[in-house]
Amino acid sequence: MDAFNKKIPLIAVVGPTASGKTALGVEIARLLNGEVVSCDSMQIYKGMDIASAKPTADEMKGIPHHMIGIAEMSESYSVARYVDEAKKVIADIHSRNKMPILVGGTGLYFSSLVDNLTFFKEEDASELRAKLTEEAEKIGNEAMLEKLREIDPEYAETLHPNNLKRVIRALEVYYSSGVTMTEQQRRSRKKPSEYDLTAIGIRFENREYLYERINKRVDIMLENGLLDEAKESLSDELATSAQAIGHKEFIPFLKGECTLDEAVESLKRETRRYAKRQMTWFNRDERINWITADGADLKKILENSIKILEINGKYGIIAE
RNA sequence: GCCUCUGUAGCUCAGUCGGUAGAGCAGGGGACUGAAAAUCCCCGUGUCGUUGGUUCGAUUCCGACCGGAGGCA
Repeated sequence: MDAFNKKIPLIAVVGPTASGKTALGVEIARLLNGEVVSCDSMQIYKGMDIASAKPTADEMKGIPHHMIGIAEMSESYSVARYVDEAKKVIADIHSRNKMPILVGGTGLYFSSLVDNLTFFKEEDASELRAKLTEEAEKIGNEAMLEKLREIDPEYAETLHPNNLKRVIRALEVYYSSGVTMTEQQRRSRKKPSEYDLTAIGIRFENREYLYERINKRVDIMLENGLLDEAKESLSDELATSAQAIGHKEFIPFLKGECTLDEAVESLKRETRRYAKRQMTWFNRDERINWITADGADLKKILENSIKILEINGKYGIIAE
């Protein structure tokens, strides 16, 4: 950011998994002298190459990519860290007179970065979290929510007792900082966005198109050695990365509890469900300019993207 | 060919002693502030195989037919 508090132009490409964000992001980067900043909670990890569909050197077409493969799978990663690191990367790209292009499907990371949410300094809460988890097992979900209700009734009201992760998180925040979740959320929204955003979303009116792409991509991942990658990662200590779709689905197969086909089917199903959740997240974001990709090829989608960028009028398109 | 069982939601199956039906899975919708590819919430109308009969009323009882499974020849 420069001294006059001007906003940094930022283009974002979002949408569900397997919708073609990577290819579109690279093409836009080529047109605008840009660099890609990944917004994906799993591409963050080293050793999660196939499962997270990291772009290959070929697919990058010489465009620099950031925020990919920067953490160990044994590390725990978080939104706060992502926002912190991605901001620096974007500022750096901008300072070199290049266009930052945010590409990815992790809704929480996207919104937190673009809306400039601020997270207070927090020490490692894992001990407290373990304690609260243990307590929940003893007294039950409803009782945990009741504890939260006494501290922060407003936030407790928004949670279902079964959503224990959130209940525990809210208690964690209060016990470690003395600030309620409601208050923390209010404070976090104080700062305006640092970016002048143009967001492009890829969507499918007929979901079958997307589901076909997902199924096909999983098959290709398998051909590329997904199972070996899964075996390797599963033998390690995992933290956040253990949640990734693409490795854990092979556990029943590796234990001999199901066939490979069944494991692959469940992987495809989980990916479809994930895509649905992503769509729900992005759908409510009114800043996103949607492009329908149902039968369209990359060229057509790129043309539509250019139109959106031109309407916004702030970008000098570089002719090929 | 004969006998028995069976045909109900996309799939696997309950059920209705005759008053048009419900679970699991799949699927759909939604939420989301330091685990987010995570976590959580909500959503069940379908010619009850077809066609006749009995009945005020049939998915339910009876017959025939058409699928499927098994048994005897």
